[in-house]
Amino acid sequence: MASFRAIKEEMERRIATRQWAPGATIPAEEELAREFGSARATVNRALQELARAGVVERKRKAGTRVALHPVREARFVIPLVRQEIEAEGADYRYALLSRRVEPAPELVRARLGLSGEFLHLRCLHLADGAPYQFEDRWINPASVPTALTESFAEISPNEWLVQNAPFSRADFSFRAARASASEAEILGLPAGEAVFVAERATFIGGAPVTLVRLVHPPGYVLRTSL
Amino acid sequence: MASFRAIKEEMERRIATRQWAPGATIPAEEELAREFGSARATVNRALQELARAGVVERKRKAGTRVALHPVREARFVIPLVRQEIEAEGADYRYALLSRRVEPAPELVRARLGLSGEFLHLRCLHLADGAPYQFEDRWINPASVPTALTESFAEISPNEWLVQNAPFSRADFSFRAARASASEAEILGLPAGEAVFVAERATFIGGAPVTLVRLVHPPGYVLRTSL
DNA sequence: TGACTCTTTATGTCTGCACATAATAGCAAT
DNA sequence: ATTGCTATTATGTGCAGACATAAAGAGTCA
Repeated sequence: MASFRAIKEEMERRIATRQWAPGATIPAEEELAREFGSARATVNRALQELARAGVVERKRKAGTRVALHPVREARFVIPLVRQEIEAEGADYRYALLSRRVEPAPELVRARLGLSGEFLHLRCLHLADGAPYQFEDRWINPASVPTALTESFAEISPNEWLVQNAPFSRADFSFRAARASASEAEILGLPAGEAVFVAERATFIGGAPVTLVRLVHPPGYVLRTSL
Repeated sequence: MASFRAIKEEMERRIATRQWAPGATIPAEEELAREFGSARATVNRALQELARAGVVERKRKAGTRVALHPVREARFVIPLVRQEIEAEGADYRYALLSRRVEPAPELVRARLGLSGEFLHLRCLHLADGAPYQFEDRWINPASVPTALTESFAEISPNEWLVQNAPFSRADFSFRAARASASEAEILGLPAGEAVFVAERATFIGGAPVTLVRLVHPPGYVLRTSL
């Protein structure tokens, strides 16, 4: 039992089988190191990973205990739409619908905590010719001045921003909604159809970078596993 | 510059400022260790964390390079419904709608990779008296035999399973859908309303534990940040 | 040319040791 | 009993050195 992976797995097994019950304190690192015949650093690494995954809770001096409510957290990746589509073996196409510099509506201002003029882009991502995602984006020119000189006719703001606008924080939200008249028309759906809406706001050091609303037609599924 | 955190931050800065451009290979661990005046292990830890976050890509022998497409990944927590509701300051209530042991429909069997009889529970979670989440759950009695002796009249399967049925793997999916007639009735919505549907399948060492479909009325938002 | 083996090298991981830090528990003073 | 200091202790992190492993690249042979 040398590898921290093996140790981690053994610990997971003990927790799963309730040999280490929820809420119970488990032996100290030193003791476990002795038991597994490894260095304390190795046990530490295994425990740190378990703690990061939310399986155990650790506090200095207090020791390590099995999480009472395994507030497991799942991760999901935020891929580029293009990659997402191409990964399914479909043909990707992009179309810019509109590009304007204009003051943002109240809702956008509130979300970004900023008023003034923004670059407003509306575009459509297609998979095998069918609408896959409608993108409605506001870019803060103060954070990304070079965006104003980009036409976005060929490259989607999604990809352009990834290459040109680093961010330090992002807020995500997901919801179900009924398609508005214009969204339904763009996506080729009957009005009022149930659409999956993802919203993402990014910031760089406190300053807003971009706010985007992504609308997917029915059939879209966001998946992840743990 | 001793701490791996400081080193990590400095590296993030260099990437954000394009001092280390996307796609470029960055200096080897040994060299960086010399530059930062630290041990290689410390640089290694910083780089490992960056790699896990998707900021850089590492391959043995090939070296470390700044990720071309920062496939950032976000995490979201999977709380107990009760905690979710109480965290909003609302009053939580639970109601069991039905409890039956019966063969699962084809769709469920396919998802769990198993046929036979399951414990089928349907219940409703309310926030301040209003429907918050409709839960439609199938439990595999082979993996959780004690579930058959539990009435679930008072405690929701959600909470009971957390305490009694460990799992090692989980698949999640999220989508928008139109409420079926029965779902609409249960949630007190007009038929065809857009609902947010979360589905979760859990397994313990390859054997299916439970499959649950959670339906939320409009207004529900799944949030996370990074 | 192409398939194979060998060497080289960067990352991956472990060890043993040391010191830092946070948090508890006990003691002391009020 | 309450407050505040202090010693103790488990975890957090650092270092130097070692070996493991994967993969690229060179060299070899058919």
